[in-house]
Amino acid sequence: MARPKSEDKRNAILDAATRVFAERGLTAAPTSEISKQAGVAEGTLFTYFKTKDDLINSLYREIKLEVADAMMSDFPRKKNVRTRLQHVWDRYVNWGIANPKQRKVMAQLQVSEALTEESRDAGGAPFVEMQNTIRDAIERHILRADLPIELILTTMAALAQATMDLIVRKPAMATKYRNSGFEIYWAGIARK
Amino acid sequence: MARPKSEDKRNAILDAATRVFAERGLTAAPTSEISKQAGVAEGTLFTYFKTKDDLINSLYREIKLEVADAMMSDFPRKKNVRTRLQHVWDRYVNWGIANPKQRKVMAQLQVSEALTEESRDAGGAPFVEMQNTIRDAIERHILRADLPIELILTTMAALAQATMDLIVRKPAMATKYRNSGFEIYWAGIARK
DNA sequence: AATGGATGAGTGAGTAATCAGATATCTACA
DNA sequence: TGTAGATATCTGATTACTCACTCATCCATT
Repeated sequence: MARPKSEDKRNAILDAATRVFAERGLTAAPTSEISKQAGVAEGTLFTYFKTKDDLINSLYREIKLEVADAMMSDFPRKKNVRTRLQHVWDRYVNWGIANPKQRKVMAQLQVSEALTEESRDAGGAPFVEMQNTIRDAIERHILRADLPIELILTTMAALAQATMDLIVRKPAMATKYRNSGFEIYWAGIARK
Repeated sequence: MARPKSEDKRNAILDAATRVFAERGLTAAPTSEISKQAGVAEGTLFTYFKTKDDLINSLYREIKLEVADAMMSDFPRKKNVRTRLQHVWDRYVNWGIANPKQRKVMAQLQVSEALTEESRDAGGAPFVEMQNTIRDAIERHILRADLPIELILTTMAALAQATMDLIVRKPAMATKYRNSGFEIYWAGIARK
């Protein structure tokens, strides 16, 4: 390799893509605008990402890793189930509020035709530890046993998104909404 | 008016748009393909909808009305709150499963840049009766009073979508998922 | 010296929207 | 009932434009 690709350029492109995608939408965002905002030539974008679809899939994985990192760092493995789930919940909601552009782009990515099945799978991988927490809690009869585990997992994501949408509209209510949202979730899945 | 526009043509265009948008995505779908599938000339599409964005907004309102109709018809006004909410829940989930293309298009529309604020507002209008049900239930202490009403509303939509996603992946579990989903919802919002 | 990244004008495929001519429907009047 | 005129819709080839991606050339690193 005569001249190594630079991690900086790659990140600059992904950052710019996040901004431009959030502003203009996935398909309305020209790659020329992304390379311009990244401070590289149009052609350079394509040495780092073969196609626009490749860029989209890479960005998806990148953001998923970011979210997983925010959610799972300092995970209180020793504490009880409710505390562990609330830890993840709070981190997730806080991340979404602190990173509105990333969150907006993720919403578009989730329904995008460009996203491959492999990327979807890869995106779920970092969350296995949480899945195990829940599986374990069901077996130990802390959570209701009559609910399908997939439903418990997707419910959390769906509820957290709804919570973030509300916080965006009324930022003053952030703490109230975040706590109430988790309250609904926990009451919904915990054994009486 | 010398020659009236035909309701049939308008509907044919909206139907074709639903199909093509669901298959190819909002922006990747050419208006030429939509008019072709609708059985009209390319120019005709633009006498019924000024621009592609106008078509997108009109389709959004159309589908929202369809959903509201499916959810609110036979609404059991006399029955208790839980029964009324479950009625709406079941109708909503059933509609989504029976109309996968419409649902897919709705998911794309919700995050689309083309959607105007007016359309978003108009889309919410048909659901006032349900909002009143919930407001009333909180006042009568049937639902938890510590939860913001907006959260109770958006939670239902979010949870129902998550439930439909699961049913699409495992159709055999449809009834189980639908009932469990509502169980989580109700346990989350009802007073103990 | 050899390798391969960086550059940006250039290419061609594809698109939303237009428009001039053709045609259908409505109204008025005999 | 029949017909003329007015008006609007219908049609699809054409227009004007955008965009993802390429490539010849230059240049940094090993």
